[in-house]
Amino acid sequence: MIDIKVLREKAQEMKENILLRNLDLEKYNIDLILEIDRKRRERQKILDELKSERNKISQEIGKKTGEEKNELIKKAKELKEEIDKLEKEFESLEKEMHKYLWQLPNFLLPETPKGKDEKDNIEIKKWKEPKIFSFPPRDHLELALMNDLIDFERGSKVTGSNFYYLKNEAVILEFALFQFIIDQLLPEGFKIFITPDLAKNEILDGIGFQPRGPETQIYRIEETNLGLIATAEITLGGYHKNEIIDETELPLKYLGFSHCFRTEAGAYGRYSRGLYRVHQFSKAEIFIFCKPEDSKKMHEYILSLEEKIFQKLDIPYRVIDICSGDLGAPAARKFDIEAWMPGRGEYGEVTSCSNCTDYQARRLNIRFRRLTGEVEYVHMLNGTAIAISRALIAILENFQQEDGSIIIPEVLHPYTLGIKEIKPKRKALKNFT
RNA sequence: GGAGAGGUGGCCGAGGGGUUUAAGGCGCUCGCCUCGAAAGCGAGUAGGCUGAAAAGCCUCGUGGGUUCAAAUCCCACCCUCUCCGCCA
Repeated sequence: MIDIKVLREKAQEMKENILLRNLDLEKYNIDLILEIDRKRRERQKILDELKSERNKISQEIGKKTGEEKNELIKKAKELKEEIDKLEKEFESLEKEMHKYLWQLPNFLLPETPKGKDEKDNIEIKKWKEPKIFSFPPRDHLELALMNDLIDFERGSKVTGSNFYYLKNEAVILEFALFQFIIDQLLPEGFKIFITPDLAKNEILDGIGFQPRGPETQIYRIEETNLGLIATAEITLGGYHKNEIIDETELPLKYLGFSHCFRTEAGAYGRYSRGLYRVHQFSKAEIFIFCKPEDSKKMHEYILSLEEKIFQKLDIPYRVIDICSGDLGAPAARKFDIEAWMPGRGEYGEVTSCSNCTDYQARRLNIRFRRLTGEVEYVHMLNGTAIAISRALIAILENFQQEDGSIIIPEVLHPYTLGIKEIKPKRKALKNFT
């Protein structure tokens, strides 16, 4: 959420911000917000004076008796009516202002590249060239079928389309990847969590997800105020809701494991094939709460951890600096890592890390107390440590052999119970695609 | 799921319509005392909104209600504890 005090100062900047994000300025009612705010403050001044008078009279009443007392009660009753009327007006103004403020996107960081949509995202780094195969590489879906690793048909039968069972070595790989991630991040000082897979609407909303509506990404639990989380960002971010953290405890570095559920409404298509876009997957998520002056540094730090993970897995990737028009509302800046996916013949997103500055902190009321005593909002950042589904695509496709077998990345060997290679259980499928 | 008890400041804990715009204690900070420390003594110790400031207003789990006045009374919900039931 944007602070009304900040908006008063930076209304023009917010308008430019909205345009840079390729959003419709008309929908955000900036001038209206300022007008409501003006009225609201005017009302509050009058209201506070009336209340002050009422409080004084009420206290007097307690001390007096008889005629004097009745006289005061009469006066107080009149005041009460006036206050009630003004208060209703004030509350509706405040509610309206809050509603509009809640909808505003975060301010961009100046470093965020300007651009209209994903075509304007900037590749800022490339690690290793895509591997050249001496045979036509298969995509992960075919490899998964040959090696009996994923069962989409039965996932569909039992739950619905785009649900799946992971089987056999794919299961070993999920646990191995998670164990690998713990080994990477525990020495970095991360605290590890397994979070709830559900969260209250107010938390979902606070992080910046829309729990309802036609375009919601969130599965809702009927007759409750709960939704299935789309990422542990939600539960890790909500962890400190309404808290004031001691400066000395910052930065708080968290690693959370959870299942992720996404409706992916209207997202079917060319790139949704197989594991790339599914309704449920497991993910390890990095989350950092830090001081405002540290958040840029922390953002780079998360990216460096993500890079290290893919370097150790030995998967070629590139780093994308997401442009203003392609950012979600909470993010002030965002980096994605895209891994090379030979089956698609192109890079595909495998991680994403965002600096949300104080946007989520305001919505969730998460602050910290400086040694000097001042209380301020924290900055909150999140990033993917590993998303199993996408990581599996990258591993299967990059480490495939001509016969359809898969070499397991060496760095995972300590966690795969001696399995170093996955051998096909059935022959290559003719005319598979 | 059923029955009972309870949710008060960083923590413990009193208060059950007006002298509490929250007693007392612990913790923490500062000062006095001391060579130094402990003890003792004194002072200070939540957040938000409005305001240039002085100050005012709001917050006793959350949301409604009653009242001139609510931590205190009423209703709903949430959470915690104890006992019972069920259960991985």
